[in-house]
Amino acid sequence: MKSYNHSAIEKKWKKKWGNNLYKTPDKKKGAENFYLLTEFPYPSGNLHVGHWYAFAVPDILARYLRMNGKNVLYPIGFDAFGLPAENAALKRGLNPRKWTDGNIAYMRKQLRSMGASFDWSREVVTADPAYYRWTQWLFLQLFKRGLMYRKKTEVNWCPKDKTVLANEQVKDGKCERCDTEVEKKQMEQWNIKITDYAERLLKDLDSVDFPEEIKAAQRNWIGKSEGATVKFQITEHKTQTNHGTQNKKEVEVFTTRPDTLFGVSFIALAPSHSLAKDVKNLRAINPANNDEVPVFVADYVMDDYGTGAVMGVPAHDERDREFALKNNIPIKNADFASTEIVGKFSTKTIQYKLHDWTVSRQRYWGVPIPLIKCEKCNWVAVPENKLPVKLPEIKDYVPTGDGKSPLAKADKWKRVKCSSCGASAERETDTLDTFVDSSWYFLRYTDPKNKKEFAGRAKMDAWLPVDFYLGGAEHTTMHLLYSRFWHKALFDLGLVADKEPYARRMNRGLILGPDGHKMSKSRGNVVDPDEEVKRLGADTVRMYLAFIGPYGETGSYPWDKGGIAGIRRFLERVWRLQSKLEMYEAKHTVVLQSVLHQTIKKVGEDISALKFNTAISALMVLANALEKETSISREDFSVFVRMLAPFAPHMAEELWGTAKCGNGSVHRASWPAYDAQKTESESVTIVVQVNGKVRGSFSAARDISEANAFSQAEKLPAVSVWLSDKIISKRFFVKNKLVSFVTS
RNA sequence: GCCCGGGUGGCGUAAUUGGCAGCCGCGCCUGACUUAAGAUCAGGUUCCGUAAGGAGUGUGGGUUCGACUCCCACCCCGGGCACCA
Repeated sequence: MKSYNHSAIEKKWKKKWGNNLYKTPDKKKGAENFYLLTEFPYPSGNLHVGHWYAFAVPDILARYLRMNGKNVLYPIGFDAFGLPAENAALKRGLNPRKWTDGNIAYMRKQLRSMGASFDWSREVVTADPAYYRWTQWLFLQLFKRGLMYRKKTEVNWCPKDKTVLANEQVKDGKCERCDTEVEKKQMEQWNIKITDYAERLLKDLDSVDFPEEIKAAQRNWIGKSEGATVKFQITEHKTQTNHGTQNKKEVEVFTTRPDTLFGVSFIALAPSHSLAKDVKNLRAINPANNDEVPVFVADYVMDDYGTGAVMGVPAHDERDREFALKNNIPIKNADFASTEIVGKFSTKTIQYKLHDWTVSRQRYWGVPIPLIKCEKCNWVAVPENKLPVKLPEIKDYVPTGDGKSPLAKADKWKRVKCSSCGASAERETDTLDTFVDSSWYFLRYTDPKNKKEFAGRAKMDAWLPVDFYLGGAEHTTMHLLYSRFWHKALFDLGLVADKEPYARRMNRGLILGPDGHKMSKSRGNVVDPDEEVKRLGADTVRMYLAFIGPYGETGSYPWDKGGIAGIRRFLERVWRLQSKLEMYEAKHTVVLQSVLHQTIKKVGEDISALKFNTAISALMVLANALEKETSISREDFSVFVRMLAPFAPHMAEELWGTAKCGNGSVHRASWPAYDAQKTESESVTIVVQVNGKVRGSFSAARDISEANAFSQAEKLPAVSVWLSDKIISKRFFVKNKLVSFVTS
């Protein structure tokens, strides 16, 4: 037996498998379709350990499901447009497309080294005109539906990236990409009416299988609150004269507690409220009791929530009280208003914290927005037969910071005839937020080559909704929310069959550097997966990452050099099991058979639940048991190799061949079945407790009777000591597990 | 402040969902092999104690024959949201 040579084995099988082993048909006779999706990577340059965690580990599930007769789609692509790639290209003085294409080519090669079962024939690249043609087409469907609007609003402006950002892309007042302090600016931008879908985005969370942390975060982000608006008439006092003009102005406030209306002692306006500049002279009249109260401008009132004005009830609201105390406003302790009064003076309403999605970006490297500005016709759509509006090659694509995309300087490209009246007009020169690109990529995977539609309906129906979606927790209120919205909009347009794109979702954890900190070049704690693959093999790297902790829990796991060495040792021990293979059918102890069947059961259940760590632990237990045998039957070995296959696909394939386990690839073999009876060993250990403390145990035949168990337990020396001179007042029996005595 | 997670050996973790806490792996200790080191193999490894025994799953209480698991109060860590009226 040769020693385990990972590089030779992995090279050999990669070559033999080629690109065809995982080509996924849309239909496979007798096999149910299963769509396993992981968020596609950004072509940043090269693969890091996080990519391995994201793609190589779920591949275990993909392979397991295939061995269980499922027709599994496990696609891959690149989210190729966007700021980081553009910034990196600028830094190097390269064209963003050249830079991105180069990265993609290199990352493809690296991704192949994982031995992941991607169907490469379905690869999707969002910066490819054949893809973004349909991003533009879908954008236009939403535009025509009235879901896009252009409006001058206060927007988040990143001065470093020189572009507008959506609310979701600002974290702690800083740009999510570059960590620069975000400024507020008044700018005219394209927005998508995601707020029209707030209620459905909220309600439909009940119909999907997402972990509570994701549902809670999305609910929180949408921020529904039920309340009422109340209108206060405004009187303006001209202080010099007595006969002040009474302007018919009013101010509307939003409150969740209209029943505290009698406690109102002031009105507070947001600084940008239209009446804010007149405040000095304003009084407001409480409609419920005609009380005249002062009007103030207060920082704590938000201009973009509710009506931008609140009724101050210092007796019931902490911030109102604080403000009242500071400004010497009286605190009214009034009775609560009756339902009748509340109904009479207020209007029920619902408010959301969710903002519309600003999608214009003043950057070059994105999908051109397919709209034309005509003096006469205003904004018109580029005709569908003129799509795609290709991103032109320009020399100077450095962001200008003047609120316009570098495309604004592409005069020739910009000038166009109005598609409605034929007059000279100009193209929109902003590009789309990349979250638009990624809002539908998983639809394209079902029909990536389609030239007539964004995806054929029959193909989408064959795969959607996505059965299982895995990704990073950072996308909970970004991509995951956007794409749920986008899908609902497409559903309303009759373009897709489901209201929700993803049936089940889990967020994975984070791999940290060996020092327990996030990997970063400046800390010098970056683990290069390429080096680890070279040193220990892709099978070891995959399996180590699967073993590091429970997948699908958002914990963070430090990379451990000793830990990965342990997995390598395990694979070497597995390799050596070959030497125990018997040419004839070996005899097996009953114990080994029960361990074998228990393992089949446990590994299958654990993989389904994404508990790869405990599945591997079970495989190790079985390997330890097999090592103790003097010989291993071909049949048992074949069971082991098949269970190893999803985790260590190269080694399993090699062993499958050398041990002549079966014909063809182990990855086309079926998952071993277990015998439920054999998972139960014939003898059990019965634990004996006296007054709640464990005092002994004995081995007994499975299903020992209650009476037998009691009498055997009492006879145990270690137990009888504790029972002597005592009267047993109670006794408990748990079948095959335990006997418990209570003495009085 | 609000909303989610989570707190178990030196470390990553596990526990059939109320029934022997610590599976598996790392690390460490002892032994075998070796001139030696490494690799490999065998055994050990929660803490205190020579032992018998005792203590032990963030803290304090409770329910129970029995609690990592259920209930109440609190502390700490991670994440999300945040003058949201």
